This record gives sequence, structure tokens and C-alpha cells, in this order.
Amino acid sequence: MLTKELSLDETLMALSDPTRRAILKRLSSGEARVTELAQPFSMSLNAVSKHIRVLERAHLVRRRRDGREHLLSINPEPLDEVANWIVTQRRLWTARLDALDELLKAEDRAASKASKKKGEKHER
Amino acid sequence: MLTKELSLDETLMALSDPTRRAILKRLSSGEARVTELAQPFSMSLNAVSKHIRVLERAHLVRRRRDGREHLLSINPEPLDEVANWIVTQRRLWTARLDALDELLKAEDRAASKASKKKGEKHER
DNA sequence: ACATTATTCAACCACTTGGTTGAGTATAAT
DNA sequence: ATTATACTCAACCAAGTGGTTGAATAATGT
Repeated sequence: MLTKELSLDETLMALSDPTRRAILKRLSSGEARVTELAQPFSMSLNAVSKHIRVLERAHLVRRRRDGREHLLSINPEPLDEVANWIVTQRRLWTARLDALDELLKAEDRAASKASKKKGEKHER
Repeated sequence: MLTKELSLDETLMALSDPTRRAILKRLSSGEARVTELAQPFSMSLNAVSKHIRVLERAHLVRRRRDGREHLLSINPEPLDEVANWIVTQRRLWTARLDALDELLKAEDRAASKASKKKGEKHER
């Protein structure tokens, strides 16, 4: 599994910045150098360099040096962890909400049976 | 659709804190008051109150007042946006990586055919 | 050898975050 | 009416973020 200290905290934090997400998107079409990555943005090269370091810290990108060029590539592994957390949580939440929903529907049926009036509005 | 300004930035940022994720987890088993939510943590009530506000700002929880009690509940909607982004991106990334992988395998086959020497090392 | 290119490092800045404490505002209980 | 409870608001603080500029390092081109 090789899962070396993948922190949900750091991954989510790294992903929460639009510039960094754009960098990742760019990297999805293949390796790129720092300057290439920086080019589309209006900020300084140094700023982008810092963003990259954040992504690296979260293990979302890998760095490979070739001479003076640093070639960045994507590492999708941490995404799995996030995806995992999300689907797990969402299942819990919606399960609970679905149960509530069922309950409400049941009550609705009971209520409409009791009142026999059409056109009555429900709350929410 | 009702999607009122759901920001990926804010959602991911809100999720990137362990306390907040714990709060959400707690809320998956139903509504809770602020004090209830704060109870398991070692920090002050005010700190938790702030965390809740962050979650609210990201539309991950909703607040309903009943007298002096504020009842918090979960809203799973923003999670969809995140999940969506993740699966989309990951598909792109892995597609690309799989293609690369295929390429490398093909080259490996070609190389071993060409050199016919065992024990040769590949780079990285 | 010298200049250019690719990149990081270091210091700085304004702003945000995650926490604190202390006071304020409703609502509920006695 | 007083006190207790549930909560927020406001001010503060240390540490972190996202950006800047200026210099350092290291590899390449002339």
C-alpha cells in the first residue's frame, strides 16, 4: 500500500486553493516545469513555486530534477483518501437524512389520510 | 438545482480541519446543539462556535433556532460538488498515467528485446 | 570566462486562522 | 425579580497563508 503518512488535513488544505487546483489540472496532461506551470498565472514565479511546495508537502505532486529543470508530475494517491472519506461520510449523512425523509413521508401519508383535504401545503 | 454560490474553495477549506470533520461526523447521527457539539473537545465553547460558523459559511451545516438553543444539522449538498471534482480530476489523471504506463511497458518490451542483457537498470 | 536560464531561499508584508478571555443578549427556571 | 443557561460578539494573540522582492545556487549557452 505504501501509504506513508497521507494526511487528510494537508490534502484538503492543499486542494482548497484555486491556483493549486489549476496547477493540478494543468499537470493532468503531463509533466511540466515550474516556469511552464507559472506562465498562465499573473502572480510571480516565486508564488507558484510556493504553491508547488504545498502540493508536494501533501504528496499531490512529485518532483523529478533533470539538470536545472524541475519536472513536476501528479500523484493521484491522496485523492483516494479524500474520495474515500467523502463517500463514507456522505453515505452516513444521507442514510440518516433518507431515514428522516421516509419518516416524514410516512407522516405525510398518515396526515393526508387523517385530514382528507387536498391542496394542503407541507413545510419546507 | 438551488445551487447558491457553492464554492469549492470554501468547502474544501472547511473540511481541512479535523475538529470540523469530527463535528460533521457527530452531526451525521442527527441534530445537535452547540454545547453538545463542543462537549467532546478540549477547546472552549467559543472555539467550537467559530468552527460551526465556518461550516455554516461553507453551507455544510444549517442552523435552526429553538428558543435559546441553536440546533445544527448537516447539509450534504456541497459534498457532491467536491466528490464531483475529485472523480473528474482523478479520471483525467489516471487516464494520463495509465497511458504513460502502457508506453513504458511497451518501451520495456522493446528495450529488453533490443539489449538482450539481463540486470540492466532503468532510471528511476 | 561570462551571461542567461531555471529554480530555490530568505526576509518581509497584509490578511486569515484557530485559539483564548471577557462581556453582552436572549431565553428559561426558581 | 433574580439567577442560570445557551449562545454570540468583540478584542486580542500566535502561527500560518499567499503574495511580494532581492539575492543565492546551479546548470546551460556563447
